[in-house]
Amino acid sequence: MVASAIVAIESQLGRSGTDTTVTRSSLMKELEALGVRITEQRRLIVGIIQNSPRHLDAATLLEMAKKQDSTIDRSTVYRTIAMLKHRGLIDELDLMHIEGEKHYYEVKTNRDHCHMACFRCGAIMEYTSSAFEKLKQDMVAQSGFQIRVVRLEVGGFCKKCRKAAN
Amino acid sequence: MVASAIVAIESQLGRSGTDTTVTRSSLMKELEALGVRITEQRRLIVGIIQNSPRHLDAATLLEMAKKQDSTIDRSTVYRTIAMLKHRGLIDELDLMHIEGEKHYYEVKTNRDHCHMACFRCGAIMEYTSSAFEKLKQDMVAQSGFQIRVVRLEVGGFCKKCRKAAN
DNA sequence: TGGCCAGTTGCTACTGAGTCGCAACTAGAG
DNA sequence: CTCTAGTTGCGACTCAGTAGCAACTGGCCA
Repeated sequence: MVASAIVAIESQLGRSGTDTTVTRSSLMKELEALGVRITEQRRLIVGIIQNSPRHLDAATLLEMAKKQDSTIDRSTVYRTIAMLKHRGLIDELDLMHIEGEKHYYEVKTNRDHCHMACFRCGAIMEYTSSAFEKLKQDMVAQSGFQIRVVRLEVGGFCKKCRKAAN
Repeated sequence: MVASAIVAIESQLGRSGTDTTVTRSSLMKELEALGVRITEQRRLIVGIIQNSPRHLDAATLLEMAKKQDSTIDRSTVYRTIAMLKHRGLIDELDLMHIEGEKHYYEVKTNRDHCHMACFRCGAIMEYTSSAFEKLKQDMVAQSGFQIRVVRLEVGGFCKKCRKAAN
């Protein structure tokens, strides 16, 4: 469907004068602080997620983990993902189902941000802005809804592909 | 997981003075206009989607269709959904995976809107505001990305459940 | 009005993501 | 060092969605 592998492109596209720097926490430290049992498998899986330059899906994560420990099981990977998600340490993304029905994961950041997925080249770009914060504030103020998780995903064509397609 | 069935609650929670009315197009008319072949099965499936007061997933849609025509097949439902999605007549939602990994569908509206899913009671609320439009404009202006589809989903607790849980 | 055929359907078999129950194993508290 | 609650690997399972193919049909054209 998408020619090349999904590429993560980090970007800080905030309005000037506003701090829109995205930072990610250390999963291992958070787990220790939460008193979660640290097993060899968890250390391995968490390390892969933390150090990956791009968004990983469960199957890819399993594959990478197996390269370092061939005995690690699919269930363990799924259970670890579920645990991290449940504790609010990682976010789950669909990336507009750009490559099938997979789910992708990323370490929770200090700021909510949007993922833009290019249908042509498969690039995933991240975007933060104060307008997003404003929108969330409005939502809470007007509806009384208490926000736990936010997911903003956009599908379309990136600058390059837009030009390439005339 | 969620006690009651998912309930759709329509809401117009815009900033005062701004038109945030959400309207949905007529799928059958759009299909005719596009020159798509109108089969009995498509008429049935499209009718169900159009008239449903809540967001349907593929399995529920199939079940409802089978009540009116027991010979209709799963593949036909999936193929019709794919066709409508591809033509941009319906939007696909995940609703924060509030009830498993299903996908839900809704008729494309004139305005992009947000879905708020309550983790406790399963209610799905819709939200539109000019701040959302502003955010999209900013994204396009700052990144050069050409937006085709937008999905903004929020998980958390609705006003009632927030109170009930103290 | 009837015939034709590209597009659509139903069927069956399949894939791939994710889950479940259980016996064996182990992190880390005491 | 010991003990046990929490975790792992395993195998069998569920469930959403897809693919190939022969039979059927909507709607265009004579």
